[in-house]
Amino acid sequence: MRSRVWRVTTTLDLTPARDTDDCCPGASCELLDADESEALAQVFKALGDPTRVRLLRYLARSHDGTACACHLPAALGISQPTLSFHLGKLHDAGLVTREKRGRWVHWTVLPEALAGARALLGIDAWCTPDGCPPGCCPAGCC
Amino acid sequence: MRSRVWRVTTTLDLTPARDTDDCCPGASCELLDADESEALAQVFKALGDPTRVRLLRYLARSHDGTACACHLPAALGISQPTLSFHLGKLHDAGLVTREKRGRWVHWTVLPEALAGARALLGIDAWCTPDGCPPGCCPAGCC
DNA sequence: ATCTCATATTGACAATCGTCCATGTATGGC
DNA sequence: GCCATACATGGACGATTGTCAATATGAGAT
Repeated sequence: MRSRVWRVTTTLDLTPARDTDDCCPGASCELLDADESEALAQVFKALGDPTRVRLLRYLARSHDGTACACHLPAALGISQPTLSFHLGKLHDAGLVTREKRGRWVHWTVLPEALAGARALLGIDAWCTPDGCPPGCCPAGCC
Repeated sequence: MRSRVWRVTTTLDLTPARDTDDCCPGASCELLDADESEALAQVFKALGDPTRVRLLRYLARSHDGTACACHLPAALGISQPTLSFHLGKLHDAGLVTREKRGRWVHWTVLPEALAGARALLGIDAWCTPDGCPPGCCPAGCC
């Protein structure tokens, strides 16, 4: 998770699933590229823990998106190494930056790192039971 | 992850971290409630795997947000039990519904289950190094 | 130089995850 | 009825995760 290979996609391979089966004659929906889905999953994995959700939201509400972590172990009810572990995870995922100021470390959100996640969750482009955007995949199957 | 206890928050407890320390005199940023952050983390955890990212996006691009899974093991290069495992995870997180039609199961996205995640990631309300929305927390610390 | 304090790292451990094979279950077709 | 098929479940197993205690690192303060 450092490489960013956006925009690459592959189509669902529908070469004869079973020779005599006419299931899904029209379906040809795109499947997200493996690299891109891996990168997105890394971001979501970083958010997949309640402590880290709280940390990110805390930073996202702190002035300039920056705060020190000094009071957080007590506030969150976790040990200092555990806090360090979680901030490290956010950092590894590219969601925050570290900056040492004197004796303390200040953490800052990097909102642009969430662009991919936000795009995936962007409901405007979704097909839903209530309707589909133009150009969506045909209902082809079974 | 079935209980939805939104909107509850708690404030950072700044009762004397250390008696004689005047660190963070003005800081009083909100920390997301434990229940709500747990619920959000469950959703993100469900998305924290490349296969599940691909599955959700596949459904989100299929007509009416619905598709059968019949061709997916081959297309994704995974076994049928593994696919079942991942779809089960998405289902447990409330992101998709199962509907048995004849011999096949059809899966449908539930976009409203992502409302919380979308709200957290909604950059408009974020403090960033480039600026803060009105009413953000004071820079108080260290 | 030494001490203090904020943070990172290491090591240990239980718990969960992702994967598959083998088997169970239910549905439709004959 | 019986068989084939789509999917779920149970068991196994290695890999990863989240946690803490103990320790290391590194920067101000004295």
